[in-house]
Amino acid sequence: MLQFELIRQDLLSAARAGRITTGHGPVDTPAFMPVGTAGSVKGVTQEQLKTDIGASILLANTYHLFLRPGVGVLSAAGGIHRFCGWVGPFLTDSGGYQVFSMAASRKLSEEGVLFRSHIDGSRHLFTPENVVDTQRLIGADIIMALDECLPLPATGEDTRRSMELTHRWLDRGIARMESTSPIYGYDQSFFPIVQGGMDPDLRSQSAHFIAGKDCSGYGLGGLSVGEPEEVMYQLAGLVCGILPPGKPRYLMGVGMPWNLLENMALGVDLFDCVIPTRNGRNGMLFTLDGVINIRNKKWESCFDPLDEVTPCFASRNYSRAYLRHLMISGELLGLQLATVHNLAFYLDLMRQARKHILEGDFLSWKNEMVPRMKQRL
RNA sequence: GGGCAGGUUCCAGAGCGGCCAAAUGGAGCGGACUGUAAAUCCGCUGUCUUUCGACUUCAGUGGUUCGAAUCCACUCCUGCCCA
Repeated sequence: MLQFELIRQDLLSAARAGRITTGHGPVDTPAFMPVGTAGSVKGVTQEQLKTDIGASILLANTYHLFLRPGVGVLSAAGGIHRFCGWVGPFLTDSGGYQVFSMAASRKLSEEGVLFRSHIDGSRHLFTPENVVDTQRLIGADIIMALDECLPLPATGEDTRRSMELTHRWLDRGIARMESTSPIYGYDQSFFPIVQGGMDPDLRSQSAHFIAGKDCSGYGLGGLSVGEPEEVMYQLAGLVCGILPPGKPRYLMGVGMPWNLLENMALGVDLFDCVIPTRNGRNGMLFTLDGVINIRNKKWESCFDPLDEVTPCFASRNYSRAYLRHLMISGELLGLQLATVHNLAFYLDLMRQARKHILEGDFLSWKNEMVPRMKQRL
């Protein structure tokens, strides 16, 4: 079972510094997982992730890998790590997010989710059980439970129904985990997911239910789906107060750099998000002094580096004017540099946060950084 | 010198009597994006006005017509062909 060592609990906030130990190496927390949905973080190599960016763990997606290349290829390769050449750990999402994002082409039932493939239209049933099997075959170090990520305007009745379904699915997933074994010789751990929508009572109820399961870590799902930031913080804080302190908490799909710091202060240890990669490809760059839309005319003749403090070759050696030119010209290098820079910025922010937690001045640092990073440059 | 084809809003290019401030691309400018169906998507892009709307445009000038980017005449340009 995956180990979590709580190294330091901040005294002025709920922030923690810790270390997760996996079969593919350690993950110092707080940590951010770059999203490599189809076994690739778009635009960067595994070597860049390791060296320039400094990632320790990646996220991949069961739905996408199941469709392509399929578990046959993945198991023949000896698992996702050998297949793609990433030497660190992988967490795989179960497909629960696709329940949310592909609402038009999927059907929910007690049994599971019936998807229409976005690639060829073929039908596939995902169940709490076969999603565990698939993630085992993919070779994930951390397997996520199948859940229903509910879209936002939701009635209390729908939210309760959805939460209870997710809970029943969880018990089925845990049973499947217990009746199966790791496939490739290293440990595979299982994270359940707290749901409960935007209702504090249901959230609390779900958190208690999830906390009652003896798992090696816990996911917070169904947040950052369009609710105000304050609501997300309130619910994340509520849930972290209920989950056991000795296990890592993973806030799924979050978020902007300031979202990460605020949620860390509430006790979250693990994050993932497409923002640094997707938004980067679309021209949004992050710095400590605020957000840049690199396509804007104001950067046309700005020959300063993208960012002089992020410890990354892309950030320090390419100018804003050059990156703007690349992005506007549709050059592939622009997508790559934007991705490397943003991920390096995110990962460095995690290291800075950890350092401040260890040194005991996290809260004041966080309070200074949040408004600073939120500015629009 | 002769013949033919053309000159449309930043560019390319539709339009060929009223529904035209003028299709569609492109370029330009801005925005969105939170467990990736996303190197994607959405706006704006003649001037003035918050809106309604008003005004000035389709090489130039002069006509025909209730009405012209669209028809006629001439002029000026451009491309191709023949001398």
